[in-house]
Amino acid sequence: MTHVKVTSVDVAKRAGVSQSAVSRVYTPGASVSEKTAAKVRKAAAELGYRPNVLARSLITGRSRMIGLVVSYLENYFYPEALEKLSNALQAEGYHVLIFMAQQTSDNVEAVLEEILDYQVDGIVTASVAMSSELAARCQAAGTPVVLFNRSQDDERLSAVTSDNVAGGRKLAEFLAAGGHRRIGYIAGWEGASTQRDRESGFRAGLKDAGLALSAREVGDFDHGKAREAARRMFRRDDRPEAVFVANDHMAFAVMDVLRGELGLRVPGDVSVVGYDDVPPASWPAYDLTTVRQSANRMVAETVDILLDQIADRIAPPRRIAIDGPLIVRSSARVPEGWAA
Amino acid sequence: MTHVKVTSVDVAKRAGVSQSAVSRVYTPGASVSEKTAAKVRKAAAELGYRPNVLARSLITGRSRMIGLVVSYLENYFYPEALEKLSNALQAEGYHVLIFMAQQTSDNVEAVLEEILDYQVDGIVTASVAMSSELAARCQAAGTPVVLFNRSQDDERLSAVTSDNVAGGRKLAEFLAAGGHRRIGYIAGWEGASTQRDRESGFRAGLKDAGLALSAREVGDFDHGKAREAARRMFRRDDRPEAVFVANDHMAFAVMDVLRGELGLRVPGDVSVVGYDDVPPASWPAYDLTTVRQSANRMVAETVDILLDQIADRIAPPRRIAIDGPLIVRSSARVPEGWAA
DNA sequence: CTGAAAGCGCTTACAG
DNA sequence: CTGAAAGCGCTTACAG
Repeated sequence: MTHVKVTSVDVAKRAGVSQSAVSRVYTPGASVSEKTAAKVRKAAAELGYRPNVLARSLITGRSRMIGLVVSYLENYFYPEALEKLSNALQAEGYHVLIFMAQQTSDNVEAVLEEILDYQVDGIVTASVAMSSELAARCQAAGTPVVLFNRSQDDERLSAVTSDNVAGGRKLAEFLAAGGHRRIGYIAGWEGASTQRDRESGFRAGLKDAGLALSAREVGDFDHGKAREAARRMFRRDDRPEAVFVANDHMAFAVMDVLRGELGLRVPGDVSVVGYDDVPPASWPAYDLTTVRQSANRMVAETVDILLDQIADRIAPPRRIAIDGPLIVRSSARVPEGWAA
Repeated sequence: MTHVKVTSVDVAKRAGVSQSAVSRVYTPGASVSEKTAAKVRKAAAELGYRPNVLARSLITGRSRMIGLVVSYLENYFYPEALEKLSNALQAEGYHVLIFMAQQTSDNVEAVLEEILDYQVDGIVTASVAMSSELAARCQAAGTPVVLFNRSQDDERLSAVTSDNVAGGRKLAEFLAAGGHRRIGYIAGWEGASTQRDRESGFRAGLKDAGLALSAREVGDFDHGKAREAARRMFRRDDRPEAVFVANDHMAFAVMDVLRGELGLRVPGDVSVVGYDDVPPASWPAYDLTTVRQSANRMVAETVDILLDQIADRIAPPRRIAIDGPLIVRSSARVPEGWAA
């Protein structure tokens, strides 16, 4: 059975109406009589006709696709966000076209050009560093961009993050209240705003408590590098009594090293806290104290901004930082009076 | 700055050539003189022109998009597969359009119709149950389909899986060699071929060793349900000495219940084995003995089949089951003579 | 409400 | 190698 593509012309012929009439039946809000619509639907069903979205895009200038640029899915915050983003957009009649990009910026540039070639109606960049010029170029091309889980100083760019500064501060207050004095920090990739904001909030919180970082290592948001960072930090005699690891993904690696390699108890010997509250953080093997970064709320804001800007090209950019609660679990000593 | 869309006509005018010439410069293999190409490229650069992929698709009948249907990314095998699939396709000039689908089959049907509307060049369905008629309908529409990590009895459908029967058998041999006698199984979703094949291979392996399942519960590939299944199975007096949990994702939940809630040691009191070898399986907190299901190899085969069928519409369907090694770790007692 | 016509931005025989 | 013309499958003023 060789398949022959069914077009609106075929349907029009069979239904005995014009091609325009067929089109109107599939255009919400267009004026067609119920009688005509019925004839068209019947013919369409008999022929197995479905409108060609690509041909429609050419006319309407709307592809109903959103480009998503993402660099790695190993941090389980991203699969969760991707799933929710895709679902939310699907509910609005949009679909996600994926572009994997390495962190290097010329790679991102090439990838973005490709995205624009597909005439996407909007772009979400997650866990990717993008120059302001590049983002501005997309906006100029009429394609709204939302930075997801990254912010940039450029006021023209929309960005959705959690309130990383506030989150870092909460963790500092929590550890200080727990009586810890020697406190370490294992940083994420220094190019990321999430890394910088979490650290600055954490440092500010420590400072307010009369404390300062006693040790700092860099884990680049990478599981393997975080293990190495933990070894460097905790093999020293003056090892910290507590450590904030810049995201949960790295915190799991750090806990594994502390317990498995160095024979340290968590939280008996070392309190560990993370950031994100990805699913494994609540698994008993880790039971990690962390700050919740709500994929749900971040996705909802992202979709909101995107749809606004698609509907109204001069809608102003928005910068959202969503506050998330501290989730107290057993990986860190719980101060008196804090509910576990 | 209001953006005006730059078309091939604009470039043609500025370069002083025909629209056809512009098109040929961007069509690999078309015949253009170097002189013309240079003029066109110069004009294009000055205007910021890039070909509209959608308009091209309308003519060529190729969108260079592959639709991916996936139902959940909580099992970390899927984000890994998605990342690799997207990278592999990108390298071939294709991009992935994502469709999230619930397991219910009429939902899958609606989603597939949408996919076809986007004129994708091929479809990959992962972790999704699809009726044979539905898949056949896509093939008939000229769109090749590859079932990823699911197989179906229908010979007309291409499918890529690991060799789940062989994997199940290896785990049975391993546990039997370890001297275990009372052996349990926690099943995945019964509608999945992976579940059925892993179980039948496991049962066959036990039988060959003169053993049979002593307990069986269903976890539906769900973290929460797996925890409940573990509670039911291990609160009994005649609890198994070893258990095969149908995938790693559930095995983590089972280990958490055994150690955290029931105070059982792994592998001291119970040996646990899983299937997939997702990243957390090698994290020390679990260190799970499992069978490797290679996302790399499965993706490579999937892309291979897809490109073949796109290039040659009458290419026969292929059914691939990739054998993966048993990965011995500390979550299960290691028999004499088996390398850990 | 309806149809004929123009056109979205490209590619591709065809003729030169 | 190059250009004029037709056409991919739709939508959308326009006129009736």
